[in-house]
Amino acid sequence: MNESDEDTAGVFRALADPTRRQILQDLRGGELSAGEIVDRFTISAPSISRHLGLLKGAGLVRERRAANRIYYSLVEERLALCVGGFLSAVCPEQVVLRRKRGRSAAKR
Amino acid sequence: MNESDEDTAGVFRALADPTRRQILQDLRGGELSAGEIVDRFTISAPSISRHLGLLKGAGLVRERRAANRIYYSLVEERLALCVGGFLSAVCPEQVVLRRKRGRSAAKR
DNA sequence: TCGGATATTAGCACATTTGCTAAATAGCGA
DNA sequence: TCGCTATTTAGCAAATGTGCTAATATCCGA
Repeated sequence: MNESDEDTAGVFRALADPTRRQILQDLRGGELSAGEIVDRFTISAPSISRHLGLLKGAGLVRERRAANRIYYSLVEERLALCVGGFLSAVCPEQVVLRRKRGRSAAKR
Repeated sequence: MNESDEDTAGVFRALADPTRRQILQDLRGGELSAGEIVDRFTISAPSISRHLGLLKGAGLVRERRAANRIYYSLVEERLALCVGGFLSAVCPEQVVLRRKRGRSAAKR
């Protein structure tokens, strides 16, 4: 119903896969190259690459290219806003979204 | 990696579908019978029934049978703990999980 | 420019998901 | 018990998702 639905859909679809959730958790410690991520799993590099592409498509990670490598890092705000937003919509009593300072005045 | 992983997996898989997310949001206003839920969508009753079964399997809704009907309602805590827990694991800075009083002393 | 390393894209196989219709089950009231 | 309503179960077709191997970019150093 609300404008961010398609947005949200991509994020939740991305979160449906356990490998992708684990990648996000691994990225919590800071950016990792594609190869470093591959090393943390037993599945093939192309499969990981596809997962990363999906996460990027959902806006949950960004990439930085340096030399031969591509470094991936979390887009934390995106995750927090989409998932936290949904959570707040369904059980607002149970969660508090911590707003980013300086941006919260803008809307609503 | 942590014990609640399988648990979490079921919840995120359940949340991957937009119809199911909408059902959860609709249930926010209180319990609804299966038929009332069907009326809110354009897809068939059997399809809704399956979505409800999946949500129940994930522990996100409970059912109450009364007469001819089956009433579904949210299990808010389950949603908050699973999803909020993941969110806290990935971007702890951005979200606060509001703990249920009386149960929080147990672990740590 | 060649070689090796890093990653992604292509293409295929297999499993899962989702929707539908038809049929079965359950409860209630006459 | 019969019939009506509410809901789920069965079974099937089409779409999606996920993993693999082979092939294709890209970049850097010698």
